[in-house]
Amino acid sequence: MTTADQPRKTARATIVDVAREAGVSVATVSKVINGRYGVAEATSERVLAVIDDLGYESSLVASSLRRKRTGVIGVLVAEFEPYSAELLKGISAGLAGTGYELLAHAGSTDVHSRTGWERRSLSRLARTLIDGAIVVTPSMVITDQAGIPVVAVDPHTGPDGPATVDSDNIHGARMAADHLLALGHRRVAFLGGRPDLRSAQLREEGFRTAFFAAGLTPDPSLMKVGGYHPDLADAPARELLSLPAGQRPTAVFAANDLSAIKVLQIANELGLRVPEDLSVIGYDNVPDAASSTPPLSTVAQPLHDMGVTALRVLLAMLTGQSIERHVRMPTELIVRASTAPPAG
Amino acid sequence: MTTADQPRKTARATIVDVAREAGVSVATVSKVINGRYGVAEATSERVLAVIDDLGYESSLVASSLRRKRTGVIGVLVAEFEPYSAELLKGISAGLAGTGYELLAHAGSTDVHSRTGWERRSLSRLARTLIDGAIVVTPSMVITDQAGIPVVAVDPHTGPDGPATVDSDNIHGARMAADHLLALGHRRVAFLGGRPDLRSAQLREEGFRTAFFAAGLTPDPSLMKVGGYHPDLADAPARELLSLPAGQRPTAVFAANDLSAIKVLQIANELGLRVPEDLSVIGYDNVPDAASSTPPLSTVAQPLHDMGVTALRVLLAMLTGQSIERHVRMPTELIVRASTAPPAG
DNA sequence: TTGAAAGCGCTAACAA
DNA sequence: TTGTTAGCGCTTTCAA
Repeated sequence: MTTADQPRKTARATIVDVAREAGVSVATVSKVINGRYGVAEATSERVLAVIDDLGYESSLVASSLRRKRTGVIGVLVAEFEPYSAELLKGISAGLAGTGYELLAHAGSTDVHSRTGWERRSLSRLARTLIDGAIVVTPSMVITDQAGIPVVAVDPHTGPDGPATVDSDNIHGARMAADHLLALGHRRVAFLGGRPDLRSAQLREEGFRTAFFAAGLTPDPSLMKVGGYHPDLADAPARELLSLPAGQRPTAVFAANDLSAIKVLQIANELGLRVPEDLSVIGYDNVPDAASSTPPLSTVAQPLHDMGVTALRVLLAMLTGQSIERHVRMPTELIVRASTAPPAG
Repeated sequence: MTTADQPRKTARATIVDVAREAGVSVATVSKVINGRYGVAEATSERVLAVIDDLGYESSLVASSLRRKRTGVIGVLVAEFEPYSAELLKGISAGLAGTGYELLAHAGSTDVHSRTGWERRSLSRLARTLIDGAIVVTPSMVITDQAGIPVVAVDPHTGPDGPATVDSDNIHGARMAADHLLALGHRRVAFLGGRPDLRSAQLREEGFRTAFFAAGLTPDPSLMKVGGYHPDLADAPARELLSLPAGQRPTAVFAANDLSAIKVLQIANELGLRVPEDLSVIGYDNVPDAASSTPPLSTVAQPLHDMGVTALRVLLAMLTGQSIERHVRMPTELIVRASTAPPAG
């Protein structure tokens, strides 16, 4: 119990430690680790014993830096919210048995400067840490500059640029709006997403299309920007719901579930009953949508499958197989308890 | 449109490219990037211009390898399933504004060899890529060998070893069992978790305690291992529900929501109605629990808060502040539609 | 069968 | 103010 021992707590063993302990060169240790031929049985066993003894594992960073191939797939997200978490589950599931490891990177910690994070993340990780990347909801056009295969999910770009996986935003939004219209709503508010994202633009377009098709025109004063984020949606939602009874919308279509749930909260605060006084419909069908009060009607994107698909496309690119580079997945209207015909 | 251009697509710019282009040394570029003093204004501007022009970003790997500090927090999980995804959201939320980046690593892609992945991940990432780690549901005792601060969530260890964040498993399980008992169930099955995990052991203990407190003894033939995983829970659940009517349990307590949801599916397959013919209660309260059919009664762990807390503890360790190293969070019984009094 | 040496992209003394 | 040099932990020729 003396304190004279080496303070070895800081000492993560390196390949040098193993080499010294086994009485061989680091090159030999490296060969043993990577199963290269040309190492004597006896030497190999001795090295392996030392490795086991020291609990040595090679540094992912050091070997990735040296090798061309790293064996890891990167998933780049701005932050981990329900949407990206669902995708991640799909990607993770699809990765089983491929031999690749998964590293998910949250780039933008600031709520602002939510733009350009993907280019930065990509540059910082590409080649030296990841062999390929799935970028979730990029906020700008991704160019191929990183030099690794990239699949963008719900991308900003059109059919050019990187490989993409998305869902049919226009049709999905149209279904949501049609649902509200069919229930008899006419004073319908639209709480939009991030104007810089393609998906947000398309959802707004789908919303408008539904109105035009019904011979109606959306009320411009009821079109707000919610930025896909609860914090950003708070003010515009509050504004909308605080309108005097005759002007207040009878229904709100929020461009994603997170802001729809925020609308639910604010309605509750203001004493508005959902769906009696106000119908609310969201978009995405993240798990949280089912557990809100009341359960949220929404448009489902097959998030899990989109993750699986994105991975499949990426792996194909990595192995040089040809594959459809742009996959569009279907959306589905999910009617739960937050939508009903308007009162009166 | 000639193909004679440089095939520069593979060419992620490095610091050498920047240096060459700007006509300075690599060291100078490094100084500019890191805002070190001792660079002439004019030089700095020129370098910055080149950096901008080339779209250069320093490699996280290379700089991490060289520096002692990496500026990234690692979250180590076996795979991304709902449980770890929820924690991740909390951690991600807590990270905002701290200046740290987040890298989540999925270590074990195999369904088997689910043990020891955390030691491996930790060794491979510690020091060279991450400054500190949050390990989710480690399957073995974590030692400090990695040389970086570690917080374990739902750990295998007791109060010794690394810092920990967990919830009150015994009490939570007891609440679930008491709920079933109070409804009048007597033939109650327990679909356990992974026997090697502490949380699974404690939940079983809580289950037994509830029975003993009621003067009852759980039927040993109704105690099965579900491994916390849908795939592993399938067979034992099927076995349980296929018992002849008089022996079949009237209620199942599954040690986590994922296996409880599997029970729901199998009950449905076998034509058993929930909750009329069979009550089912889970554990965790992952978002999926609310959207199952029927919505699942369960025991809630404050997953999001546990993530926030784990991060808070880790950050305190990183900055050398003293802090409670073992945080136990409360659990809560959530009664939804999957539990009811037994028929007859 | 083994090891010396170079180098992946970067940072940090230290010199010039 | 700038550049030279060493080296982080590892892999990979290439000689011995």
